[in-house]
Amino acid sequence: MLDNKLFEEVKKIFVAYLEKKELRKTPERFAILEEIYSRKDHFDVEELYISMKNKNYRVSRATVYNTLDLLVDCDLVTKHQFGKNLAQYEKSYGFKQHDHLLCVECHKVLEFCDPRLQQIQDMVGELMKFDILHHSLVFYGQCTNPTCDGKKEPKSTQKRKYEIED
Amino acid sequence: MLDNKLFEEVKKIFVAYLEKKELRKTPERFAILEEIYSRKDHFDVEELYISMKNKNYRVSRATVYNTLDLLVDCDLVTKHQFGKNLAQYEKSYGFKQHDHLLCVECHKVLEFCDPRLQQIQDMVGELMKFDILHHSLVFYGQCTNPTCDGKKEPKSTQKRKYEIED
DNA sequence: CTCGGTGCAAAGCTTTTGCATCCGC
DNA sequence: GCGGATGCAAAAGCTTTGCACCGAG
Repeated sequence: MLDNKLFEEVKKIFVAYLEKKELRKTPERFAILEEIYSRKDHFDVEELYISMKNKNYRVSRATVYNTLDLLVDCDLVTKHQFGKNLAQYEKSYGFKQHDHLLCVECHKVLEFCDPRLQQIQDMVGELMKFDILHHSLVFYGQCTNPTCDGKKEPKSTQKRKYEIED
Repeated sequence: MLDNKLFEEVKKIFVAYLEKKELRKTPERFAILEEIYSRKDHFDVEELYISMKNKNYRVSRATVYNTLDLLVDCDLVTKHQFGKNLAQYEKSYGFKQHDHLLCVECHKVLEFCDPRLQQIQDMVGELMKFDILHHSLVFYGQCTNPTCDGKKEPKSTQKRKYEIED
């Protein structure tokens, strides 16, 4: 699950960041980083927290939030707000830059890449006199996948979907 | 402030929508629509609610939320989540389709338009077998505007910024 | 008259904060 | 040992929900 070679690289970057910012290298911070890089796809804070709890790792949500902020700041993790009031995160080192496609029916998240977006970004930045740091592009639609309907969720997705075992 | 000719058109669309869905044409719904179309730029639920309260219009937040959902559904209003946990809205009938540029320092919202995005959308939709219904593109950056620094907000923007007069 | 819509307040969910304790440096 | 970081719980902020009442059809 966890690519050790990649993770060592990522850890180095995080250490360098923490040192530059004069922040402490606590075990929690590295545990959270490791958990993130052993995951696939997108996740939210609660999923990450529950995963760690289920591995009997003692963490608090506060620390998860705090560490995610740091990881986003040093570009090891990307934060998304896919239209819902729930931040989603994604590991971002060593993976190709990409944008997202969201199925409004089954909430599947797909990824795609188009070099023209970079051109648009550069041009708009220049035209509008803006130093563009990053962007977010999401296409919302319906996938023609036949399994799509089966995954429909109720309109309100505001309920805890995960539970701590035991 | 309010373009009456445009508003009559918009009202017709809303009426048609309500009739098609067999929903009632309540005065609150039209009052909210009117308030939205007499505003410029982007707003959040609280701003809209406070505006109406200050005009001594008796509405509840619940109705504002409910009506906004309807207006988004019939494409008279667009909903955005600019990275924060706070939905922003914008009237969308009779205005050119556009995307957004956000200053991470002063939180100014600018708009731009690039026809190439539509091409990307069409191509990605076909490639990924997706019926794309709409999209959201936001460039985050720093405006080179000299007045920018003056508007800095504290990191936490989670506080009610508006008050009901009287 | 009916029942969908509204206002109000309470509840729900995500995220932030306060504070005592812990531990990296 | 000092002071930043953590865990826990409480608080804050946006949004949804329950319920009694109102009013559009």
